[in-house]
Amino acid sequence: MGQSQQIVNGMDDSPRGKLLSAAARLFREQGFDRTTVRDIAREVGIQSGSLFHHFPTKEDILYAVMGEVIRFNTERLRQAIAGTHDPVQRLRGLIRAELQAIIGDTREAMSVLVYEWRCLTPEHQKDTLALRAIYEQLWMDTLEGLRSHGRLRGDAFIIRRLITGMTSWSSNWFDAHGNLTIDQLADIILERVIGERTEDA
Amino acid sequence: MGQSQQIVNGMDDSPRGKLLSAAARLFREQGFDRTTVRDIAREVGIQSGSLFHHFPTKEDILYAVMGEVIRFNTERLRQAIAGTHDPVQRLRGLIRAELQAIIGDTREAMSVLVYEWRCLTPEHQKDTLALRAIYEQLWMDTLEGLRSHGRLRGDAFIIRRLITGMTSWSSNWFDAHGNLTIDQLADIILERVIGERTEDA
Amino acid sequence: MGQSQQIVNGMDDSPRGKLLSAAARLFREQGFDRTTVRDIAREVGIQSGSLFHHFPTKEDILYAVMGEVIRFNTERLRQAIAGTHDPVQRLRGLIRAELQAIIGDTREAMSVLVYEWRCLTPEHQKDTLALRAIYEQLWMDTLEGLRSHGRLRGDAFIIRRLITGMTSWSSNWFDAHGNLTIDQLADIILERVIGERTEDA
Amino acid sequence: MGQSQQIVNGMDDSPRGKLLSAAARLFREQGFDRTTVRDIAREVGIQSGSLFHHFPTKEDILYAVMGEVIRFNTERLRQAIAGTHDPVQRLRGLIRAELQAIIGDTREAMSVLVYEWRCLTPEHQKDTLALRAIYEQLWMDTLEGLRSHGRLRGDAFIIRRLITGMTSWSSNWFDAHGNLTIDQLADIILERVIGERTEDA
DNA sequence: AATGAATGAGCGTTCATTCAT
DNA sequence: GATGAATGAACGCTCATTCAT
Repeated sequence: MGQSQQIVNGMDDSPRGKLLSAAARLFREQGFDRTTVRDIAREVGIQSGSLFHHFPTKEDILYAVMGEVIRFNTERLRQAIAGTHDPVQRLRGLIRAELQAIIGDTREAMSVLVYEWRCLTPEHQKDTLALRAIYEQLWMDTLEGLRSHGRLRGDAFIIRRLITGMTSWSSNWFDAHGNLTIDQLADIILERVIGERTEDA
Repeated sequence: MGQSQQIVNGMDDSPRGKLLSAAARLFREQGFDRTTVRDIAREVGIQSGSLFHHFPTKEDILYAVMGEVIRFNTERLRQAIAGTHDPVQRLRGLIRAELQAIIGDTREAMSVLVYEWRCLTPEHQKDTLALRAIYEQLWMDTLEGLRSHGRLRGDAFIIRRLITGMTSWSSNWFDAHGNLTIDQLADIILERVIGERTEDA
Repeated sequence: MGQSQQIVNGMDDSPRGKLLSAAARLFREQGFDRTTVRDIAREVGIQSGSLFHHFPTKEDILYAVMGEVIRFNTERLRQAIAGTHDPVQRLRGLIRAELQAIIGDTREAMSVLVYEWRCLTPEHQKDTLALRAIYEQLWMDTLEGLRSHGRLRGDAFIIRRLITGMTSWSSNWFDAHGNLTIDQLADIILERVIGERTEDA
Repeated sequence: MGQSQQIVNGMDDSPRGKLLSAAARLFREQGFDRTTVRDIAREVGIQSGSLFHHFPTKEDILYAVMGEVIRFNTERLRQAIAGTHDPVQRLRGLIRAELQAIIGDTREAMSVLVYEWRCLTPEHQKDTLALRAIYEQLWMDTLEGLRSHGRLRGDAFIIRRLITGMTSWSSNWFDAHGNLTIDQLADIILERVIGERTEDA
């Protein structure tokens, strides 16, 4: 209840989906290494040995969580800019979408993506990095679009890193029950990027 | 060479200091949970059992690393604003100092502070939080000073969180051997905070 | 090709027969303990759970393999001495038959019989021992016949054990594609038993 | 008591030695796969985790057992032929020594050597094979010496295999408390090899 | 202070077996 | 008969911690 329902495609009501949701939450709360397969199994209501009918290793659960959440949020990014041509509005859409991912519906898994990265095998890191590259390319295309309209000062690469820092850190302080809304925070961040109040436009 | 010498007071050439330096590096490279006491002992050149003459538990080593680095960087923050009264220059000093902490000399331990937080016992989290509060108060005082000079738009608390995000994330991408210097990055961030190019003033 | 077709009665083309053949081969290649029911099921093309419609436990598969191969080779022994009255020729027949069992068509299962003996339950060991007793009696009768013709020196029991050693160990070195034939080896062993070159007679 | 004291050099009263003796016995009684590290630990009177201060893996215990027993029995073979020049007496010495190894003081470990071979890693199989080659060379040299004195009919390689079969199988039937002594059995086997009663010499 | 063997709880994983479909 | 998800006990192994020396 207080626990928002995960809406990632691969994390549905199927046994596998419930398993991934539970794992994502536990990985975020306790960390990957401190979460035992027995913890996950208990959460899902099965025996620990049964986990291995769904995933060959514990690390594969982590890998699946990360893959699902990146794919889902890449799609969210696409929809955020679909049908919008104004570069500022596209950027605003991306920021909102990323905040939604980090402090909204997929926050557990997104946190895991940042904090448990090194728990992936090198092989899986490489695969997951390839997925992230697609996600990041959407950002870079949008920022370059912004620049070609003269609305971006500075290096797009650095700007993207600063945005990543601002959005990803928000998971550590944003209070979903506080006064600040995600949209308001998005506008505050947008202002830091393009250097003016967007509501004046 | 590539390995910067740690300069934190409590992490000096004494057995305890070398132990903390080694632990900080290993915790950052492998994570706290994946670093064994044997790893640390080997690095320092003693047997694993001997570690426990210096620290009662492995977690206490983590606690000590975090405490040392916070105390050291709090002092660095103090020196960064000492003797400067211009609020923008004070802010610039803080940003520079924090970047220095995160991607400069104390980067190993700072990374540990962020990524291994939940490996602390609740008790130690509370104690460490108290140290961070002192550190954060220096930031809040400076930001409020900035506001009273009319140089800050928006909520100081939120601004500080955005700065924290930008600086802390830089450990994931800043290249000490690249073209961008710490001072340049500090100015770029400063610009995002006060909304104008500072060097043009 | 290199894999000789098992010809044991109970190991025919029926599902049960194919299962026993596959199990015999796997037990010999990997050992009983290292062969999983999934290995066997995969070989036969069914799911592991379906094995248990044919055999109540994995150990029962081993028991069945052993029973089948002993019964088959006991019959082979009988045929080897059927219609022959010369005691030396009878002995030669037994040796040839046992070598055929050990390094010829039933070699997989015979190897299992030796190497996986202790994987049988005590109960099944007893039952299987009773089958072996019949097999061994054919040997003892023949050896006593040899003695009554004055062609055997020494204790028949010991002689039989020495023959068993020579024949059973041959599975570890005999090369079906080498120069030595089974019949030649049989004569060499025969010579060790009756103390003279049989072909010179 | 009924359990003969192992006398292999590396299996002495040290913790490591007692561990190897216990492991050899359990491996022989139950097989390597069915012997748990907890079984071994219990036998030695330590906790299961403590095993791993002595050997990195369970398989390394097996490897050590095999290495120790081969080295010990190779030395025994050497002493059996030392100072003897008569080829028949040398052969008799080897047979006695091998029987002593198989059914006497090192019988547990020798049995393991035969029955648990495939439980070794391929790497360790190779290493152990190299040790066995030294052992076997002593046999081949002696058999060739016998041939050069005109006392050996047949292929030395095959003869050695037949001897190996006779001696190794004896572990399955020889009764240390029965009427037959090891020396008597050695002479019976010797007779099978050189084709005449040795006591007539 | 330092050693290093020992502890023992706990880990990820395996696998023969069961059973609802 | 066949399926395949689930079971649950047991496995080899790890590692922070202890303690006699």
